[in-house]
Amino acid sequence: MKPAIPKGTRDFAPYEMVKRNFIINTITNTYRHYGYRQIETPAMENLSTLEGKYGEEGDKLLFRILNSGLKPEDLKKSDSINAITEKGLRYDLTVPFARYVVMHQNEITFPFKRYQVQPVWRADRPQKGRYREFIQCDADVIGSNSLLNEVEMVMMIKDVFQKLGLGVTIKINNRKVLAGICEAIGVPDKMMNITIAIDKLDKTGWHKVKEELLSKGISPSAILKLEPILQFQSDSISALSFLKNQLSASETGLKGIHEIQSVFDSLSAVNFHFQTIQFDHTLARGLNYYTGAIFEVKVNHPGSNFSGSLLGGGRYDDLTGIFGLPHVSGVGISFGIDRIYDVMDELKLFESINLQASSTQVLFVNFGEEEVKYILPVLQQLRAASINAELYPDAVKLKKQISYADSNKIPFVVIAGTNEITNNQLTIKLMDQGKQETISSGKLIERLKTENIVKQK
RNA sequence: GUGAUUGUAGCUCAGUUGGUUAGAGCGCCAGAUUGUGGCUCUGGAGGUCGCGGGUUCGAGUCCCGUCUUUCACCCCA
Repeated sequence: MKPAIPKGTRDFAPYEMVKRNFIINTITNTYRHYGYRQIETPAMENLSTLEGKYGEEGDKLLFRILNSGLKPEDLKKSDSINAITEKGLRYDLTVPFARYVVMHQNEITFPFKRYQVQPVWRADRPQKGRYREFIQCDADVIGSNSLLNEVEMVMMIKDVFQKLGLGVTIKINNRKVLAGICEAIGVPDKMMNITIAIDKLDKTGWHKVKEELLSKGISPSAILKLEPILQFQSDSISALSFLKNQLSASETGLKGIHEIQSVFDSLSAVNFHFQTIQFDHTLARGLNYYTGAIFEVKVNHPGSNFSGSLLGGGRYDDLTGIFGLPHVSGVGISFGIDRIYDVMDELKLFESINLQASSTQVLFVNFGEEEVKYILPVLQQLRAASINAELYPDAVKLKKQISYADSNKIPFVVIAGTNEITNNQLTIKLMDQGKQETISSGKLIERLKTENIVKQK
């Protein structure tokens, strides 16, 4: 049998995990820094929890789990999929979080700030930057309507990408602005169709968007009114005042503008520099549950033309309502670390970051039973002193053992054979310099501490 | 779901209009060097040419089917 893994899934080698963990740790450290606390939820949820929350497309992309104990005849006689599947793999972390909040509402003190780092699964066709299994890093505040939460989201996004050294543009819009636009052009009931169409504006251009709108039954007169609104491109401040005029008749639209304005005002109060954030009234985002602010992050770094989003998020006013807890608003963001990894790797950004390739700092050579007896207590002393160390398990040729240290990037090798043992000494080999020196066995930790690698921890 | 695309050694790939024992680089193993990695040299192992069928005296090469890879659309992190 030829080993293989399912389409759209991947293995990760140790050298890749070092980089992935660097990204995850950067994000989770930031989350904790801002007061978020971690939870986890199961990989699988009841389908009733997941279905209908992500729009029509989302439902199609759900991985369904076949009920256990099915017999062939059950498959034949079942007239619908629902009769043979009742569980599915989670599609994102936000909906399971809403379910969690409702189930645990009596234990939670609101507002609840949680973060969650777990894989999600989508039965999509894999392609560049798109996987069937990928990790999301979410932070959400639920049970607070304050726009300060939106401000906090933006600041965390900025902090993370700054620490990663990756240039990005944070795009922000508000579903209320989109609703206002639909009101202003006289088709308030077609908001979903319109937002999905205009989301493609930067990709396909106005001509294609117009075609799609017509095919969705939007009247030519409405499209005529929409065109100047969408074509307006400017800096965030001018765009806000332009739309304020355009949407003067729409209470909802004005509210959306006001919300964005408020977020920008707060950001300027903390000297947030505005090159990285951009109000974009054509940003739509397909997920059904957003009602207020929506966020998206795109790469804006010389040398990268990656077009997918690295992060998505927004405010949802009634996601918990579906599960029986109405009137609880939340806002959150979700980093896609797999895409961030791809972009950073392509740009070779990891090379300038001091990543510890191997956690082992010292390898003890194994010459045989007698020598191991001499080594073992020293090995334990190093570990007790928080120095990561290992002993080669087999008494094979020295060449092989040194090569092991070399290919695993272990910086120090300690050699103790009969010569060293009779003099109560150790030979320490500094791999990067190719030098070695013999010291008395009690001085090993002291000697290692003069080297950077040990201090670096 | 739609349209393309890929598949040959562990990895990256070459393989002529169909022709005899299918190659290279890297990696791996061994030796040069019995207690010393990276560099060098020598040798070695490793292939149902994705799978099934067809055409042919003869198929890695041509045809059909199927699976797989990658990419675009849709949608999304």
